[in-house]
Amino acid sequence: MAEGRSPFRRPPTMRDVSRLAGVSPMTVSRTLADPGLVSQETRARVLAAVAQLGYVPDRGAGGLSSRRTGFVALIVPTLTNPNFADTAAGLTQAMRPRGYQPLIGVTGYSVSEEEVVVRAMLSRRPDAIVVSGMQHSPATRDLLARAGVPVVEIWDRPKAPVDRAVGFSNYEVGRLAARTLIGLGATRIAGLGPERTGDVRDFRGEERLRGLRDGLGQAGLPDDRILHHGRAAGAFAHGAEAMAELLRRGGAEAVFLVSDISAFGALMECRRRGVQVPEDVQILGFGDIEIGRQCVPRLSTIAVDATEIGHRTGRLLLGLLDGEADLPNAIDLGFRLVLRDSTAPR
Amino acid sequence: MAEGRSPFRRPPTMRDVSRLAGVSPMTVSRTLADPGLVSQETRARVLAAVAQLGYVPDRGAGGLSSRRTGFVALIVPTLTNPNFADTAAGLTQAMRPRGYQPLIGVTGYSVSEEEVVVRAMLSRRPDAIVVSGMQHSPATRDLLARAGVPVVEIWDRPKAPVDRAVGFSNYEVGRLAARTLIGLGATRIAGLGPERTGDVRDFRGEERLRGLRDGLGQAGLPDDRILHHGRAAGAFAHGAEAMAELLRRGGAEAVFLVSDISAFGALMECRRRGVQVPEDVQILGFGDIEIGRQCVPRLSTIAVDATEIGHRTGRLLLGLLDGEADLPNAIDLGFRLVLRDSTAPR
DNA sequence: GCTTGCGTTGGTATCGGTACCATGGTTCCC
DNA sequence: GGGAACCATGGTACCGATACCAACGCAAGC
Repeated sequence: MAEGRSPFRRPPTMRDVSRLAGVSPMTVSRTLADPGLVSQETRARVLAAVAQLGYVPDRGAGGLSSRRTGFVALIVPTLTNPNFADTAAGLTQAMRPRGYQPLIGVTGYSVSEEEVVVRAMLSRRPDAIVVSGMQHSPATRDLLARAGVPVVEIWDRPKAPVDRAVGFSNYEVGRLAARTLIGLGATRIAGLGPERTGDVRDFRGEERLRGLRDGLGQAGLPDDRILHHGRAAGAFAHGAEAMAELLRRGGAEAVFLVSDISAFGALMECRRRGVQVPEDVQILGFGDIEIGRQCVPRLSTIAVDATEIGHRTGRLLLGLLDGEADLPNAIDLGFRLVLRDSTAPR
Repeated sequence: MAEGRSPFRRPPTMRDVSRLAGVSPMTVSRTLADPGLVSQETRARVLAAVAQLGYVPDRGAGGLSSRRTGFVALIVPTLTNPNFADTAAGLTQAMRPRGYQPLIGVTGYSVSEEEVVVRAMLSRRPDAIVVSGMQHSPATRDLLARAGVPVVEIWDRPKAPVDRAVGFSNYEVGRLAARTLIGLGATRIAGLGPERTGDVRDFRGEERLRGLRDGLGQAGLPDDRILHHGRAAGAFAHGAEAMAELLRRGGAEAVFLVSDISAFGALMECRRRGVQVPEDVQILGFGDIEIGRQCVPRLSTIAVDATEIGHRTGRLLLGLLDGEADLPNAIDLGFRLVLRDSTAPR
């Protein structure tokens, strides 16, 4: 009764700890931040008081004072795509041991939503910002540039980065796809990506298809089978729908899909219709997600190491935040062709 | 030059806005928090100043003062499993429009890591905590109970919840799996889950297998084909490895796997070995992830609505945070059997 | 005309930490 | 033996917002 609304007592503060340990709050702060600064004996007393009270420091208050929040904003189109989930995991793995907490924002591939999310992130004063892609609204670009903290654009290779970049060229991925499928003997080559519905666009996927188109053009092949069809990227159903549409239009000897997720959907659609892969149609995906390695036939793909993008971004940021000099402005992690069972020379 | 380390100027504060608009900081605060409290004319001037300066409020400072941070901690085993990614999306969708920011922590199915993550979350003073499962270390349970904010345990149905719960009974999922496979005419029934390596355990998966075992026992069937084999849950390879092991041991007529991810891996392993599904072996999964709907044959599964778990949790929390009374302590969302093509009566 | 009350605005204290500077006590060394 | 150098600790002023209360002007009410 006396305690009132029972579970809602307030957590102990540093002041409480300091009183119990018989020292000043500053000494508690030092004990926790840099134990080497206090004497062995004092440290023991403080830590005992911390344990007894179950004290957990308030990093919000600490951040206000020190101007370092320990947040790293990570803005991705979706977490449902394992590529981005892996990048998030890689970044977390690299930065959490050093006390940084990722703050994840999801845009759903929408440019306007990205702006909203960036604003929400900025209100938390992150120590660094990681954002997918290089295509932003002017307002978003401005927000990022003025944020006053390191900004890393990932999963792309911007010509004019806001600040830093870690990724690869999506356009060159598309060109490699063209060369690869041509090299495998195909001449009727298709490219499948999602529809653009207003503000919702997969810019990087479009860039890969642009590379494919140019690659085909340079080889003197027609690019009339490049389709933007079906719902937004990141859903298996997209690939199935797009492949169905392609077959309706006469099919192709080889198909490049903007993501392995779609490629898997396409593969299954072929199976449902009795279209043999790779005999009747070859399928090449992008991203190298685990499903592609497990499914039958295994998916040929242009692989990027999503986890490594997270790692490298994390290490770059740690260097930047430690004030190291001579850190690269852009890291190109490249990509590599992995031919498995959904393609075969003919 | 004069500007110094150029991009690192400090963002404008409410004080800057107030000076530009010719009002007090309090009026700026009110304009942003509850515009109805200021006159039309003042509001216009303040908003103009906000826009001109590109002011973004510091919610860390605001939280310190108001004791409401706007954070909701969400602690999950992994984001790579689409089930949890969907729950995260559902929770975000429900709470972000009201200004709450999810703070995602990933435990990797480790009990000790969960404690570390909970502590990290608590240091951000979230307004609410959402945590997967009901099995925690005593220290974690204590931290949660003393946090002084609403706690929701999800994806389970705890007998003694820390506070609230939104989920379903994993044990009953297992029993339904047993009844289902028996009803389809199988007598040699297997259950496959991951190994427990020390501190890393999938408690909910184990619970589903326990339900299966009891279900088999009650029907007088042997439970000697319940295997814990292969790497941790959440990887497709797990299902493939476990299925390979099962086949090595003589196989089964029907198999229940603790997750659709594993079930898909198992399905592909069968394909590689020329084992026909469902003719030679029936496969039943759990979770109803999209791959299972797209693959061939389509996966039979016991479905739960992961997104809805996030939604309902979000709505419950909004009610709790608004101080509504008469909110349920536990919400059981249940599950349902979805028979597709990987099972068939024999 | 003076009180009452509302709508609008401002002042001050405070949230829980950390930066920065000051202090007292030792040790070291020429 | 006296001062520099250092170690361990404390005091004070913030960080950037909001809660709370006071005060102002003006209209309504008696």
